[in-house]
Amino acid sequence: MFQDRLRTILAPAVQAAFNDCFGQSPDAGSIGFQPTRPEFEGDTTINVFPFLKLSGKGPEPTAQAVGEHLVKHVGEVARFNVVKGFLNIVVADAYWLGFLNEAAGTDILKFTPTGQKMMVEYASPNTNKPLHLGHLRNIFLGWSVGRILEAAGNEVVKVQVVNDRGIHICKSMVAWRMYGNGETPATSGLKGDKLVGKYYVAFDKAYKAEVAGLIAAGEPEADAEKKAPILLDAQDMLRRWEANDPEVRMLWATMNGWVYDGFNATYARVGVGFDKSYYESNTYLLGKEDVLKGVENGVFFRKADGSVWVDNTPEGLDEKVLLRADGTSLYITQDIGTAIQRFVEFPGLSRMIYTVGNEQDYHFKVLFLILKKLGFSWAPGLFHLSYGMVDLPSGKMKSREGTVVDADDLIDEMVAEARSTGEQLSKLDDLGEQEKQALFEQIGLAALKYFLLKVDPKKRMLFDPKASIDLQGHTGPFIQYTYARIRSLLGKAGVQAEPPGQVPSANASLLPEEKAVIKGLHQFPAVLNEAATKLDPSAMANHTYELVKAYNTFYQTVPVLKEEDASKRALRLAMSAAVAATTKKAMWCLGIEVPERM
RNA sequence: GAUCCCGUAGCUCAGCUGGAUAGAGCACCUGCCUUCUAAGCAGGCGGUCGAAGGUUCGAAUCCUUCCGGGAUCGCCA
Repeated sequence: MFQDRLRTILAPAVQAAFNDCFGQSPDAGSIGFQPTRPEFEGDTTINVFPFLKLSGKGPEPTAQAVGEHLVKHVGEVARFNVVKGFLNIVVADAYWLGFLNEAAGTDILKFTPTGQKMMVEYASPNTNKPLHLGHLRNIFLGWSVGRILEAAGNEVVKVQVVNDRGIHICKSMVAWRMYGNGETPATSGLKGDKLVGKYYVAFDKAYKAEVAGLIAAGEPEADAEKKAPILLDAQDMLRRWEANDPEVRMLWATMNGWVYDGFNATYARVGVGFDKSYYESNTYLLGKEDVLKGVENGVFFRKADGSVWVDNTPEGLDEKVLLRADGTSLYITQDIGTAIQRFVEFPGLSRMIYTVGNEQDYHFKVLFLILKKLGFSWAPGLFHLSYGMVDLPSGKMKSREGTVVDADDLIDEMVAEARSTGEQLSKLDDLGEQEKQALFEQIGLAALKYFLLKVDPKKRMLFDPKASIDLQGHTGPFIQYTYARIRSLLGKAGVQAEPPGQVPSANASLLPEEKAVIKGLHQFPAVLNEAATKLDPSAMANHTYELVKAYNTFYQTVPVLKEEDASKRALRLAMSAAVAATTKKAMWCLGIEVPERM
């Protein structure tokens, strides 16, 4: 709706200018508008260098001629100046005021429905260990992408896939039976996922001890690693699980139940949820039929031993096995089956987005290629939202080496940090403890989420636990603070409703600080559009920061409530309200809440 | 060995569909609370945009090579 509204006015006008002045015009799309650099006067700038062949003149006369034509024919263009090949255009204040008037009455980040339905898978935890910082990046990213797509007018189905079966959970089960003494979350006071994680670690410790013992007894290392009794127990447990052994299934269901309670507590705390959860125990046998069908159709081939393969060498990839010689399936087989199942279950999905770390780039390339070869019409709508690892100063997080940053602990620390800062400032002394705690949760989570979301998803990022996450500067709390300050201002002015109504337009003239804020608002729809197109919350995060920064400068230098001129006061209140509403929506898109005071 | 990602200020990151003198935050230094919330504002310090070539009127941005970091290439998940 508001996207590039200035462009839709100016681009044809520039074309007309070229036509009238030089007899030919550039393509509308080739005209680049860029923000005018602050050292020159202007709002938007056109570089005429690319069009000198059309004009047959030098850069300055070309820009001059176009500028004069624009001023004469386009009401929105107030004046211009030319510096080298750059045509700096000053847009009339009336245009900005007109935009503000429209924006004041609507949500500029609500797009018209596209009619498209999309699925975003944004969590895929294993049930043998608690969530850590890497999971948080994954979850926040995918959740935010879902929100952004919703804001952009799409229907979004949010799902997780739980890796609830396999050797990893059997390891925890074996260890719990050996060392657990019947311990439960209730008896131990431990969160369920933490409890099960504890026994996974216990398994690893016992396993290593047994291996060491075998090696000491003269066993070669490679054999020792395969023969350790506790590992054999786990493998036996897995076989019994597959054979539906009631006792094993019972233990498995119990321990997974503890883990889900733990996960759900964390999900609830960070404010995310799922429309549907898939469990690997229900889907791990899928895909086999589809692969066999592919063999019949000649998409796949069999080797002499009976195993089934796909040949991706023509596409620059490798051959990949899809079914073992004994007919059992592999991870990718299952992924083929679940993808197909999802499109059956949710007909009309135009896209399916997998939020998974970049270590699986190759896997998804292969998976998507296979589904394309199988001829599914929806295959082009598959997308791997790949993100970089979160590194510690010491390098990669490794669960076995105990260098993971636990999600719950980290959230606790952030909330404690927010509390410590908040209590020091003592602006909130009149709040009850419960209200305070809720507020510090909001702030701590905002700091954490913003920290993880402001970085380009595909880049690796560094987290230094010792340095902790800032609450000042380019942070979530900074944005929250700006919002709270505006809400307070509006409250004092008696403008509580979020659209404050009409702005006195027409002849008002804008201060630079006012115009900067309105321009920030003006470009926001394009920002959402960009974020939705690129599936990139960082674009949204960074522009929100730019907007509130511009607002803070305005706030600090221009009076609002103390302004005596009623129309100026109304204008500034309207601006403030629009910034608050847009900020709130933008933060919603990031999955971050915004407080009424702080 | 092959493929992919990344390299911008002391640190963490923007900018990358080619455009003017490369921007923020943190840290460090200076100012600003008897005026709408100082988790703020204004200013200072800080850069061979990994290196070298190339394309171009113009390159942090595109191409090539090299260096450095990471990931993947399993009848694991």
